[in-house]
Amino acid sequence: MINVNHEMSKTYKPSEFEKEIYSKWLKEEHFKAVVDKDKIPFTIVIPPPNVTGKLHMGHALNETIQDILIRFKRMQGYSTLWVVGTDHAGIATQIKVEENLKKTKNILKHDLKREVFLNHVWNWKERYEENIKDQIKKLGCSCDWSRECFTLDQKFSIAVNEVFVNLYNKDYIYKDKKIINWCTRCETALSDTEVEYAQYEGNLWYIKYQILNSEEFIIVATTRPETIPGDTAIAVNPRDNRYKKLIGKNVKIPIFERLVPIIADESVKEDFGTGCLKITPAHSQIDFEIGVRHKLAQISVISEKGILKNLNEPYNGLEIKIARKKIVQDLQKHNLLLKTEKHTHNIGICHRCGTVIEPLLSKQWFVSMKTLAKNAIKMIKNNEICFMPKRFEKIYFNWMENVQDWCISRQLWWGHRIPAFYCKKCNKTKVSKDVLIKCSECDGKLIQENDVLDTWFSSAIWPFATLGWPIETEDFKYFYPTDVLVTGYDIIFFWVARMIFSAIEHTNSKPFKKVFFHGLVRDEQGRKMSKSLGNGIDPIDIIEKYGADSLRFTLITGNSPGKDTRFSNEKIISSRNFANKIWNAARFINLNSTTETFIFPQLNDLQLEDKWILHELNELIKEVTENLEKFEIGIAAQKIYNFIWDNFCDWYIESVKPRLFKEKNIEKDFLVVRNILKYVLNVSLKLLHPFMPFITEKIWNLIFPDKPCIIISDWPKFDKYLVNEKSKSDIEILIKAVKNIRNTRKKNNISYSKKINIKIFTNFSELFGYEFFKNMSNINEIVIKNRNDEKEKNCILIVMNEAEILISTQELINKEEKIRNLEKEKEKILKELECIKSKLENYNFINKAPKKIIEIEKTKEENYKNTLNKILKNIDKLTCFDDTKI
RNA sequence: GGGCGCAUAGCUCAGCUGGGAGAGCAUCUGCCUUACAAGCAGAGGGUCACAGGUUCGAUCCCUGUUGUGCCUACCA
Repeated sequence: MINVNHEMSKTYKPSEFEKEIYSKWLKEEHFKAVVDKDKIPFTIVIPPPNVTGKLHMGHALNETIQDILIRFKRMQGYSTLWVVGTDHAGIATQIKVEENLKKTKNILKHDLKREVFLNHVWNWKERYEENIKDQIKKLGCSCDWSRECFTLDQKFSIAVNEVFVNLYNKDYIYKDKKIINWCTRCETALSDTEVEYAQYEGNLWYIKYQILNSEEFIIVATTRPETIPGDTAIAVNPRDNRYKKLIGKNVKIPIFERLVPIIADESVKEDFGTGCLKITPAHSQIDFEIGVRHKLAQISVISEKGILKNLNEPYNGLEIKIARKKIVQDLQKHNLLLKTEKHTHNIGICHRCGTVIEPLLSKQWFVSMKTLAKNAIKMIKNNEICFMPKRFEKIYFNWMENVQDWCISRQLWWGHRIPAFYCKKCNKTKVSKDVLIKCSECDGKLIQENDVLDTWFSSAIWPFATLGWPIETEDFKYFYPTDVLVTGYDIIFFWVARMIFSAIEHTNSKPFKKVFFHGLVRDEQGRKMSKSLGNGIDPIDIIEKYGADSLRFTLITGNSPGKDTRFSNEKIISSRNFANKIWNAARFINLNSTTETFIFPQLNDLQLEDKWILHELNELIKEVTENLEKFEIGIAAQKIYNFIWDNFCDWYIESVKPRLFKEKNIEKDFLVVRNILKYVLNVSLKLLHPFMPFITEKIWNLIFPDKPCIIISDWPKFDKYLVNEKSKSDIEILIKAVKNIRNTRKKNNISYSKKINIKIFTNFSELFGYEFFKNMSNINEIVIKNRNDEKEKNCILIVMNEAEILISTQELINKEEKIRNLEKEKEKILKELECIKSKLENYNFINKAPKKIIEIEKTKEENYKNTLNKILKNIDKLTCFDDTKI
């Protein structure tokens, strides 16, 4: 006899075992990668989370996908390495610490020495890094903690310096005074990718510039009157007939009265504003370029703190917005403002703090991008790296083809200090991996550059620096290039693109073979989860309430590559219910109470349903493996879900119950069922393990207390001897019949628990003799007759292709109801028949469609016709039949 | 301005080389039936946005339209 396992709680309680399971894995070192020449390596590097705070749902999705792939490959026998670590996240972290110091201790960064402030940041880092690691563990990630990295580690810094010096020596890195994006709040330069754009409702001011020695004015439209003191020219289009005659003349800058020339430049648009552009080379990218072409002076009038400088009273020292107001007022006063128009345009803002970006003239370090980009484009064009989904390649090309030089210096303290040294004496610059103290040329004292590198400069070398590069370590030789990068599409430019050209340049190889882009996790209403909206959901809260497995399953089901997904309460409950279903299936199979050894049953001993479930499971193995190989994670999960819930629990287990509970138990058959139940459960657990690692491991440990963990078990393999298409089609007929009977019971109000007697008129007498059918329909007695035998009247009749089922019952059934049901059925079939007929009568279809398809259609027609005939006959009988005579 | 997506059941979405429209949730109807009420059984519900085209055949491929979302550049 079988007994429920009473040691397992009735409901699934993940909080009771998840932690313990993770500790077990750690203790047994299953995550630790081994350089094993007999195995194929499989490597993933985690996109390192920022040490700014805690992980959000996006991280949970990202890490779940990676863990699924790693666990799958580990079970397949690869030597897997998942590198884990965190990113120092320059600006982001520095801002956080600054804010925190101000809030908690009322200390300003300005008042601190560099070393003291950095101490505070390191403390912060230690605290939050620990927090992040804990979150990753709670999610169940099987990453190799022994190889953990941080982008500011000593080892990592060596790699960063190596890269910088490499690029400098190859003339890719240079220092130059150019227009850069400046954040007046963070007081640092930013790269183009770090600037976001926001719509701004401002004004367009039409300002009069008087032409020298004339009473005439030239009208210039501008959104930034506060930059007037920095003007060094007025530009018009050389083809613009309105202004042709003025080219070469001088104008007086309003208020400030300095003289500047009117110049001609192709880039000026005739149809915007007045067609006259004021040129401020020190505060606009385009003006700068025009200025270079025309050798104009560059006058800086806005400081790095966002206030006007190099001016006389009353303008000097005014904040930009106030200066703008003041200058507009003064223009009005002098009658130099013609008109003001409302004008909506985009302005750049700092993507970390939201402050308006000032284009400033500044001396910064740059990476020359042209050649690097060319090589990076070539690598994707040659399909050496494969993007999934492929469409992201276009976005990548578009960016790479138009990329500007990369500004890499930041006026921050938290980051890799640029390894450049300036000689106080001879003013020369030395770049070196090692710290230099004395100038090699003049013996003068060298001082290191104060600026640090863009945080993405170090992230760009993550895939190889984490493996030990520039040293040719065993890890680097074995695990590099990595296999797949899993990341959100939002950092394709920040990170993915930069890793690709960095890897080509420094390792002469690709950083990864594939890139899997996933989408964003949004809230229930499809909004981005954000702090300001307060709609963020903490993954840890979900894990504590529903378990990590439920969270993981929720995140990946119904999720396809590159697409955003919504997180909802309803989904998480659905996943939790699934976990509970498996838990209870395992509890029913009563795993730990038996000492019997597992023996795969002889084929001869198997019942139809046994053959069927083994066939279906076998197919599942094949499909899930294929899906996972193709990174179709969501589809794979859905298939496992359907198999376990529908095929295994609802049909197989239910059908097999009488065989387990039989009074006079046939010992052999009992064992067959037990073993099949156990086998199917075990394989299902293995297939599910990458998705729901904790519950599968827990149940596995209960089944095989002495066996090694499921995490290192072998991935199931397709077995051609278990293929049994016949059992599949047979069971499908029986399922159809069972459903028909249940449906009929329902319609006629015959309780499911009531055992009924039926007669079946069929040519498949053997099929309907299977216990499976009887068990699932709750039938007392079946009489099987020939299809054409005479049928009693006043019975409920179910008509199928393969059989007519007659339910003899005392329950009354309304004759009209019966006829109505049959008529309904008839309509359905007629519709189908019409559809098939039009196909089969189509000359082109018969001639051009594959034979197989035609055959299918023909059989279908045949079947429908048969069924239709039976239905018609029965309707006939019913209409003639007069039940008052009974 | 340029580019990339999306439009399938009431809701959220799957549907991977073109050949019988699917899931979860919600709704309605029965059930505490010897794992699971976090459950079981049954039912209803869709012109696959619209218009063309290719094809014997289109939710799927092509063109256009409409709606919608995102990325990117930026006009002073």
